[in-house]
This record gives sequence, structure tokens and C-alpha cells, in this order.
Amino acid sequence: MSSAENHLQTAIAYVSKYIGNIQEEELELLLQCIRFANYQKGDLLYRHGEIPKSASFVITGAVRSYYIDEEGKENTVGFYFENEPAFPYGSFVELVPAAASFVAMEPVVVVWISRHDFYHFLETFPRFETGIAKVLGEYLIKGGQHLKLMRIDSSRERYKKLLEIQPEIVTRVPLTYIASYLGMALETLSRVRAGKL
Amino acid sequence: MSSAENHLQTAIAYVSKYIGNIQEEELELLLQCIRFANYQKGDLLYRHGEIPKSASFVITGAVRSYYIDEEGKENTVGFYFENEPAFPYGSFVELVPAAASFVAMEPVVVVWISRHDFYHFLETFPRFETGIAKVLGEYLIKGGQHLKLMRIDSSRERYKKLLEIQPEIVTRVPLTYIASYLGMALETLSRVRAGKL
DNA sequence: TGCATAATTTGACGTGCGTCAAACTTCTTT
DNA sequence: AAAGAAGTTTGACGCACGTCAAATTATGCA
Repeated sequence: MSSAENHLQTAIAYVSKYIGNIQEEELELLLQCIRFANYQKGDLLYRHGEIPKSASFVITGAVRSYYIDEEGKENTVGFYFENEPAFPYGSFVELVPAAASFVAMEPVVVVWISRHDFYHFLETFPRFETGIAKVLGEYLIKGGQHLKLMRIDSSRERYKKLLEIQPEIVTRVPLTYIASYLGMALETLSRVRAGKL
Repeated sequence: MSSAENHLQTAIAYVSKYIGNIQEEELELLLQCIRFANYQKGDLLYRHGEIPKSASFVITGAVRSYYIDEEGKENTVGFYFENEPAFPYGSFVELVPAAASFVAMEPVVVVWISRHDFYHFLETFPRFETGIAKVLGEYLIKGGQHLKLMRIDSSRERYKKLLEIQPEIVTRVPLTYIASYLGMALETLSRVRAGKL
């Protein structure tokens, strides 16, 4: 099977996961609406301050979202891997500028849909709205978990908790970004991992 | 105008805000689905660990959400005032136990809808889904703001930022809860406000 | 009005972790 | 295989803020 076909399968499986079996006509329109895109390490999928014009879902690779604070420091707020949505959700729905940028941490393939096609599709097949709500719900829960994580005061415990709830992050992501995600200095994370704190 | 009629007006205005004009039939079903409820200070609207059976919107009063962490400490994660949704969103949609409890900080009136009626209504009038997505989007943005707030390292700056983005909180909420919301000791917040830090 | 309880302030002290700096290790690229 | 860049570790030092304790002020209720 070619890589393109493979990606298509993945994308369809992704949609099915949220809304169940897809009808012939639904699939037809869906295929007209979705596109695939490749990114190299360091490429931006979404830029902070811009209103997102599309919704992307990771097929392969790893994406990181971050924003720059007033002191110019980069704050990592999310990681997105295979079979996860990776775009500024709230901003996409609310049509406001995104607070965060999304960047490829390694070669990335995504399936994406433009805002226009997205809403056109939903108008045609309203039953898909339910799936959207579910995705949003997952996003909310994920965000809540991160907030909860960040509220743990001790660095050691914060890292411990991360290992507990998202161990895959620790194996795939450079230390710098994990430290940033956990809101601690790189050096502190290093010491925590060495058991020196 | 009676207080009950007044609340009804508020509720309808709230819905209109998200989906525009409401048709006769829509309103009729809506009125069959929604209920009002009163809470006294300290009453729980939602309990952590339970799957929310309803969606509530504040008509009057103030609500606070919090969770208890492993050390038994109470962590405030949100405040909800007039014309805001106040319920565990992600959990409501995803049918998972809520991470947080919601409690009335003062006498509260809410309009609520059961999950059953909620989905029944949406099936009957799918165009309302769009409004739901918007509410979810607002929630996401709100959550993102709080996370961003929490990532500011200095207590002083964290409080300053809160004043900037949600000044109403500072006037309506006891210090203890603000401190908890900002992830700092009550004493630290007191010193920050006195300009001693 | 006065008493009890809650809310906020002030002080003293200790420490976790950020910052700066430098060494060491692991990837890239040619 | 060498040279450079990127990623990670280690050490030294200081201070912001948490904790404990007690004083002061505000609030509710008889």
C-alpha cells in the first residue's frame, strides 16, 4: 500500500472513531474536503496571532505548541502526536487570533480541512457535529489535566505526575521542551531526573 | 415583572446570544427542557468524581470550581458569574467523572438542562449545535488564559495579570479563593496587594 | 451592642529552585 | 573521522515565596 493510501486510511479511521460508520456520500464529500500536508522539523503549522484557517490532525510525527510571554520566554503548552488534533481549537471556533503557535518537532504529516470546507461539510451532514463536540471535549479534558499538573508546587512531583499521565512525552520530546511544558528550568528538570532533588 | 419571568428572559437572551433568533417551535421545546434551581452559599452544583447529569448557566450569583489534590489541598480552578456556563464541560460531553466540584459562593440561581433533554433538543434542532461549539470554544479560551496566567512565575505579576484580564474577580471573591486560583499562599497575595512584594 | 468567628495582615525563618557559568556528552554534517 | 552545534549535566549562590505563628480587623449573629 502506498504511503498516500495509508494516510487516507488513517484519516478515515480517525473520523470513524468519533462518528461511527461513514456513509458512501459522506465519504465522497469528505474526500473532496480534506488535504494532506508535510512539514519539516521547525516548520510552523499555525502562527500565534493569526486566526487559524484550517483544522489539522496529526497522521505521523510530533507537534508542539507554545507562546512567547512578555519577557520573551517561550512557553510550551502542548504536545500532539499520531491521531491527535493539533490546531488552536478555541480560536478556530471563536474566530479569534490564536494565543499559541504550532511547530513540527520532527517530520510531520497532517490531514487538514479548511474552515470553509469544514463548515460546509457540517452543514451538509449535521450528524458530524456530535463528533466535533467530542473532540472539543477531549481537548478540554487534556487542557484541564495540564492545568492540574502545573498547579503541583514541587518540581519533582510535577515530573512524576507527567510520567504517570503522559509517559510517551518523556521518550519522544527533548528535555528543553519538557522543562518548558512543566514550567521549570531545564537545569531543574535535569536534577530531578538524576534524583538530586 | 416577577423574578421567575425575569430569569426566563435572561435564559432566553443567553441562548439567543449564541444562535440568534429563536423560532416559535424551538422556544416551545426549549421551555419544556430547561429548569431553574436555587443554591445557598456553600451548596454543591456538581461533585467531583461524578459524571455531570446536567448543564447549568448562572443567572445570578457566583460559582467557584475546585479540586482536592493528593495532599488534600483545595485548588480553585474557575469562577463563574452572571451569564456564564458553570459545569464540568469536558466531562459532560465525554461522559467521564468530573475532575472538579462546583460550589455556590453566594446565593445562586441557575438555569439547567438535563443531559437527556440536552441531546434530545439538539437532535430535534441540530442548528443549535453551532451554539454549543461556540460555548465550548469560549470555555477553551478561558481555560487557556488561566493556564497562561498560572505560568507566570512571579506572584506579583500573576496578580497584576489577573487584575488586567478579570478585574471583576478581585472585587467579588474572598482573598483565600483568589490566592488559591493564582496558586500562591494567602499571605503572599496579601503582601502583594499591600505592595510589599 | 457585644461577643464569636472568620478574614486579612504582619513578622520571622528556611528552602526549593531560578540564574549564571562551565564542563561534558550526544548528534550533525562534511 | 573530525569539527561544530545542540543537548544535558553539574556546581555555586541568592532570593522569592511557602510555612508557622500571632496580631489586627471585619463580619455575622444573638
